[in-house]
Amino acid sequence: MLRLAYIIMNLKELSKVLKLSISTVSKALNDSSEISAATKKKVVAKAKALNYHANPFASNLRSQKSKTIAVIIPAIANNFFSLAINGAESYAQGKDYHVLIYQTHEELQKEIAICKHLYNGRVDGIMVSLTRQTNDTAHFLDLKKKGIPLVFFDRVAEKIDAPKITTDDYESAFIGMQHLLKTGCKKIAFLSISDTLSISNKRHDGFIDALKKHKIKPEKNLMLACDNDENANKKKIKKLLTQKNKPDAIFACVEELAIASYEICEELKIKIPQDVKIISYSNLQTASILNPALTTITQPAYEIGRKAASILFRLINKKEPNLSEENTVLKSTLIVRKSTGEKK
Amino acid sequence: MLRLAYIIMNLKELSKVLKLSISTVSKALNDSSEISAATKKKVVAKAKALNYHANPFASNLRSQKSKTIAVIIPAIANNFFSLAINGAESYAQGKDYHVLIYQTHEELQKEIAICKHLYNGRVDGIMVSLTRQTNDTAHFLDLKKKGIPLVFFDRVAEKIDAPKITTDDYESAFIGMQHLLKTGCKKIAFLSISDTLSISNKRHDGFIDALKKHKIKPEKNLMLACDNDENANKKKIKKLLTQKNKPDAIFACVEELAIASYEICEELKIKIPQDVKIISYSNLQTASILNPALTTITQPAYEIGRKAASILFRLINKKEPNLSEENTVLKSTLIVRKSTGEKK
DNA sequence: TTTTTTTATGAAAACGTTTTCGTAAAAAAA
DNA sequence: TTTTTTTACGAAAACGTTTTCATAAAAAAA
Repeated sequence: MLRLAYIIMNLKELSKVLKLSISTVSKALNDSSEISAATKKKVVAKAKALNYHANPFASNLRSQKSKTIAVIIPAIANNFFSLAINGAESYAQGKDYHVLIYQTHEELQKEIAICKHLYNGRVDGIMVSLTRQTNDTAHFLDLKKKGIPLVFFDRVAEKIDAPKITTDDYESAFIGMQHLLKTGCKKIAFLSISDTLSISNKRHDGFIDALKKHKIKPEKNLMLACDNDENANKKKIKKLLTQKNKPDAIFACVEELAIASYEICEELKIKIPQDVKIISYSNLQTASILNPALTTITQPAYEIGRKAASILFRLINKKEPNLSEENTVLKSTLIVRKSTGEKK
Repeated sequence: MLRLAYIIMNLKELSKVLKLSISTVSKALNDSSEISAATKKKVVAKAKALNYHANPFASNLRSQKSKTIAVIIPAIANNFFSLAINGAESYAQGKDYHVLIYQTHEELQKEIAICKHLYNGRVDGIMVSLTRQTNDTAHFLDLKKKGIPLVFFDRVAEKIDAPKITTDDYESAFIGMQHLLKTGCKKIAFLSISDTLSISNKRHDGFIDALKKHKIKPEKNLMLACDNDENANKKKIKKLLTQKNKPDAIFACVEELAIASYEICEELKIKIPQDVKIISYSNLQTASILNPALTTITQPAYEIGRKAASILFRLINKKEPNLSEENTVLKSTLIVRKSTGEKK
């Protein structure tokens, strides 16, 4: 084995320099009450001077904790999720914890692989937002059995007994629809991300119930189930906008589908909002400067992340078993912009 | 200490069940040539059946490697960086490595803290893109001294002897400027992110040289140094657009400043491109559907991330010391859209 | 004063792996 | 046949911490 040239610095070396035992030095660095103030001061100073940093694997192994939580999300290139991460991070930092980010890229298989990777104590707790493909959640049950604290946010696994942080999907969809219906829309298309996710279903229910309230019958060929294939989605939207039974408005479950719709409208020279109005769930930073500005239902992403982290920490520290039923529902807000403006 | 109810499963238990020694089981699971094919098969099957997963801390501690790389970036809520991460991830996955994402939020202090956190072997290598505040890079020298492979991308530390992956900042800025100048702009404002980062300086040089080529003198009150305070930046832009010496075009070093400019123009009823043209470095997904569509200089973000990872792995595996001089420069592309359209 | 308690330290075990080294048994070479 | 090599496994050390436990010295109580 190659012995490297740079100076190795560990507890053993440090204690040698300090002429103290390893255990004393360790305790001093961990601010144990067993150690005198004078010794602590001396040890901490020397550790800093010699640039000592504890080996995380050794200490995690011995102490059986990692001071780390994982956040599993579909993608970071999405304002909702990156804001949620920032919320979680802000909370975790206060607890002196680190956050590991895992992307599933909306693939169930990746989600399963990540769960396996986290199976053996790599993190002290996990926050999850499901893949749009996730129809089976057995892989999370394994983690639960193992005793790893688990919290779901936004895209939650309804069958798993764990705290869930969501937004008022049904109500916000209903409110968004009422806004559209008030401006006179009769043929509203629904672009969904998944047919298994609860958020998709709840938004769908809000959509349907708003239609019913206005005595409008939902039409099958205005309902679009989208998936991971961006090009296929665009083709579907194109077909939707060119079919006989054209919609006069689009209700998009996620901003990705609103963006695709904008692009198709541009291509087909369909005018928003004159020809078709668009509303979308979205945390897009550029919503207000789009052509035209996009009417959004915006979720409190940062707060969701922060809240999820705070509940996760209660699980980690207290092992409150009955916390499982703790379901938090935060409110989304409708921001009306030009994409649903008056028909002229 | 609380002994938990769920079944503990480690090498010891597994070897007991298999009636083999711990070392044999370990070797079998690691596909060692010392173990017979029959035994390997038996061991692997049992491990799967009993849901055994090696404790990562124990194995990292013993083997002195983590099979993990870190990516330090200013923010994930930025298409350039999230694409770069995806590029790095795609390469790392092929090598059976994991990627840890660390955000500095553009704060030097956070960058320093993250370096300390990574100081003791937590990862096998690090990819970095600097904070806009980073004017001193001593914290990276510590990591280098420690022997941890280091690669910079996009926002590089020029003083540190390590591989750097960048884009043709000078040339692309020059080309972008030529485009603006060709459309007749005379008073072009430069919105910079930092006065220390090399990318900012190079883009600035390209900007200046293009002006000079067209015999235009750079004007001080058209140069805007922006920082982390979004509101302050907006105020500066507002002032710029209302001062006597108004610009007829804006050259933004990062998309965040282009977005701010759009918002201010909207507020002040300044028309793009009629009153002021805008061009920006950007990987914005919505660039083409903005009002008006934004002319961008777009960097090959995914490729940058992938390339950086590939060079990092060469450092990790081969310990090629002379790789330090390896500087890769990829090309950005100018995408002309309406925000720099003809003056009417 | 003596006894008890407290304080501050060190020795050694433990965390769960990987890896080195030793060694029977089997196979190959002599 | 005997000797050498190879194969397949096990015992034990090692990775760098934290934590338990034992124990001298100091302080407090008797």
